[in-house]
Amino acid sequence: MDAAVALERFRARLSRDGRRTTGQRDAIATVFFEAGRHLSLLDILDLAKRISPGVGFATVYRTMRMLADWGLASEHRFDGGQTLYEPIDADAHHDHLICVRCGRVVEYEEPEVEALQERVAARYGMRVVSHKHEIYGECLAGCRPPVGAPGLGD
Amino acid sequence: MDAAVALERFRARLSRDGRRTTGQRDAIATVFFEAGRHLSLLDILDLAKRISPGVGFATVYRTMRMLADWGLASEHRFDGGQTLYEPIDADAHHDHLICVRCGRVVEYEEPEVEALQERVAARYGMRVVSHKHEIYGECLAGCRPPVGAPGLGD
DNA sequence: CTCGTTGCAAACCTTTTGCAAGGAG
DNA sequence: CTCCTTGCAAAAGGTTTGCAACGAG
Repeated sequence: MDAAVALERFRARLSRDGRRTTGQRDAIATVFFEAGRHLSLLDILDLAKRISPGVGFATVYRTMRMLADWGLASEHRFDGGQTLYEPIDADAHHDHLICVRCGRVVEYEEPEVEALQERVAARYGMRVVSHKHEIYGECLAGCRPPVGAPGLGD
Repeated sequence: MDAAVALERFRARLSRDGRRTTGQRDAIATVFFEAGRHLSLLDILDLAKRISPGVGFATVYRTMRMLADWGLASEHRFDGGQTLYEPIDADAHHDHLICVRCGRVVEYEEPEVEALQERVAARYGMRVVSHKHEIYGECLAGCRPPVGAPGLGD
C-alpha cells in the first residue's frame, strides 16, 4: 500500500538524480518496501530473485546503500552478524526490542526517551543527530528458537 | 586504581576455573583495565606488546572474549567497524554519547531510561536482559576530526 | 550512441579457529 | 609430566569494489 508510495518516491529520486530505473532496482525496492519486517541483504536478494531472477548480490548491496543514503531505509546492526534493513517511516521514529533467544524484533515508540536524550546530549554539549535504543530481552511467551529460514511473509 | 582490583578478580576467576595465569593474560588484562577508554582488539594488542612483546592477536582476542563472558568487560559495536571493549563497572550501568564527526565517546547515566525500558519491555511481554542506548551527535565545541588521535577511528 | 548499471569474482576487514610447539602447575 | 595456552596462519563471515559486458534513455 504505501509500499507503492515509497517505491514511487524512490523512482522519482532516481530520475531527479539522473540515475536509471531498472528492473533490478524496482524488484529490490518492491520486496523491501513490502516486506514488513527487518531484512538482511541476503533476505532481500532471495526475495528479489523471485521477481527478477538474475539479480546479483552486488546490486542489492548498492541499491540498499542508496536507499539508506537517501533516507528511505535505515540500517541496523543488532548484536550478531549482518546488517538488517528497514523502510524509514517519515512520520514516526521507533526503537527496537530484540529477543536474545529467538531473534524476534518488536518496534515501539517512546517519546519520553526522545525527550530525555535531548537533555542528556545538551548536558554534554552535543547536538543529537540520531540515536539507537535497543532493549535485549526474552519473550515471556511464544518464544521459539530460530528454526529454518526466517519466516517470510511469502 | 581499581584496575588492580579488576586484575585480581580476573586472576581469581582464572584459578577458580582451573585455567592458567600467564604473562600474556596479565599484560592484556592490565592494559585493558588501566586504559580508561574504549579499546579495540588492535589497540589492546598494541598496548599489551609494550609490556609483553610477544603477544599475538589471537591471544588478545581469546582473552577479551573470556573477560566479556565473565562479565568483566563489555563489547560495543558502535556504528563503524570494529568492536570496542570497556571494563564493566559493577556499580553503575551507563550508556554512550558518540560524536559522529570526531568519534569521541562520552558516558552518561540516566536512571530514567532504565526505568522506562522496563515498562516498555513489560508492555510487550518481555523481560529485559540488557540494553543499549546510544546517542549519536555532534560536539558543539572542541570537536576535531580524528587525526593522529590514538585509538578511536571511525 | 552514451554513460549509468549489472553480475561476477576478487579484495577487504575483522573475527574465529586448527594445530604443533611452548610453558604453567 | 600433563594439559592448558600461545602464535601463526588459514578459514570464515560479511561488506566493498574493479571491470567488461549490458541496456536505459
